[in-house]
Amino acid sequence: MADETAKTPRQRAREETEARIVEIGNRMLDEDGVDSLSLRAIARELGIVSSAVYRYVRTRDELLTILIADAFTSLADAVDTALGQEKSVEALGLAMLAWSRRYPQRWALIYGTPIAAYQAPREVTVEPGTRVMATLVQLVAAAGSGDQAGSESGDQAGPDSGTAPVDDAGSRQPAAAASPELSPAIARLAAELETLGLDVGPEATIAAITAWVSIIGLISSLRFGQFGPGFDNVEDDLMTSVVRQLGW
Amino acid sequence: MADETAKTPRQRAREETEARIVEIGNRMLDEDGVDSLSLRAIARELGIVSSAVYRYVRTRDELLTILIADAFTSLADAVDTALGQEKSVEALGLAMLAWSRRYPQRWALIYGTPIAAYQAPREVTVEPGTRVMATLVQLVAAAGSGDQAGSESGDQAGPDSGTAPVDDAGSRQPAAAASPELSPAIARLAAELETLGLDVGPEATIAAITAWVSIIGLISSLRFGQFGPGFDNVEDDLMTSVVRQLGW
DNA sequence: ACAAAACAAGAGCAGTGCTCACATTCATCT
DNA sequence: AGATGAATGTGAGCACTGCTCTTGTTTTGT
Repeated sequence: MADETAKTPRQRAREETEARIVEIGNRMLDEDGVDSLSLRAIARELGIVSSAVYRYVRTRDELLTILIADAFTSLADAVDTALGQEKSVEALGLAMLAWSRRYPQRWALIYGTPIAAYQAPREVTVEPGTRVMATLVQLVAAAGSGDQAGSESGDQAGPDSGTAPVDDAGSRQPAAAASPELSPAIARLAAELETLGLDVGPEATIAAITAWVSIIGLISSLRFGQFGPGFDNVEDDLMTSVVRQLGW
Repeated sequence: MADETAKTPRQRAREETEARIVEIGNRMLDEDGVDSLSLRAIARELGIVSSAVYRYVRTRDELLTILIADAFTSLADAVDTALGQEKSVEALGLAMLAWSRRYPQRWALIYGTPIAAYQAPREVTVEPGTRVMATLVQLVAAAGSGDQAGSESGDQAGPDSGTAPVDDAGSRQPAAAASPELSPAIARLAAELETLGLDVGPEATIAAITAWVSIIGLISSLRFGQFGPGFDNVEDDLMTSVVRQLGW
């Protein structure tokens, strides 16, 4: 047991095969959707008998989990990159929309109907699946700390707080939303967000949720053809209009 | 050929069987989701051999089309009923949310990921699938005609305009959304809406779309577990908060 | 060199949608 | 009343899926 960076050929082969499985899986997903993701077809493409693929992947669901986490990470990275240029809700929405256009099937995988009889293991899926939502909350909270939300503007200390705090305060004039009696449920949500390292008040929480569901709803409507045909060239305009309608 | 309201026993049997197929199909859909909708299982439950069911349903996709139209109609009816009490965007959102809670799998069927390799025939699906969206547009246009949108307040003559025009104008203060240069795409959308019998301006169009995608996005997020567990008792509060945040 | 672990092969089970050749039952027309 | 043809039901079969189990082969570590 001297120097043990030396991988045995078998280990190298295994890693290669595992990588190819994910790669082929992603390709099949992109081509025909999650339903056509077939372990048998993957085995066939690997030049291997169907049962042999179970040496590398416990079950189809396990592969699904990998692809889901992969997609979440890809989306979050794309958003992070876009926000490197311009930090705004609009930029975030447009980045998500662009990603959904490039990977429509992956969008469906992570934000569409959950796979029947499949439960994503939260410990694998939650972290990547929360990144962009957390980014949105930060954006909203930062903008709101200037003129509406009551929380102090202290910098949050998330695990990997790569996104710096936003600084274009002002220009935000929300409708009279959280005025009367702020439901205790919303307050609970805000508290829950603090647990995640985000420090925002109830007003910013509801504003962030509204922005989030609008963006998600618009993209899903477009991707899933809810508006019918003929919207291909209007997608970005729609996103921009909706985000501005929300006051951002 | 004298009096021919007399249905032959065979015709009656056929109609009964067809009805049972739809009924069983809906039940299977409600229980385990669309993936578990199996013609073989239906045949089994009918006490019939698997191939015989194709005498009543051309293909599985045809049954799917029926169930989709059925779901759209059910939802639209539920919304119409609710709006009979109180005509507001909030009431519409809450009605949709309640329906989605009662029929989560049907919600996924009509607003979730489209079925792979299935194309809903628009001529069957568009009319029921557009009803509640049209209702929303009417609500928004009616409210907006008082103080924001520029279109005249004339009553629209829809095919079956059951929903009377809303009359609680005022109280609407949208953010500075459509201010600068209204994208020509939005204008095109507004024009398209006129084709459908709705007479609204571009400002109301974008307001309606925003409300629509927010409602859809919120419900889908809740139904698809996007927010994680623990939101069961907060759903209505969330809907109310979001709708108010939008200024309605 | 040898035992143990890893990998691969092939047969098999239960399930799916759908087709086709064949048998039966019912409705209709002469 | 009886023949004709359409509607309905049967059973076998094809191609596909995920997954398991037994058997054989190859590589690894001692």
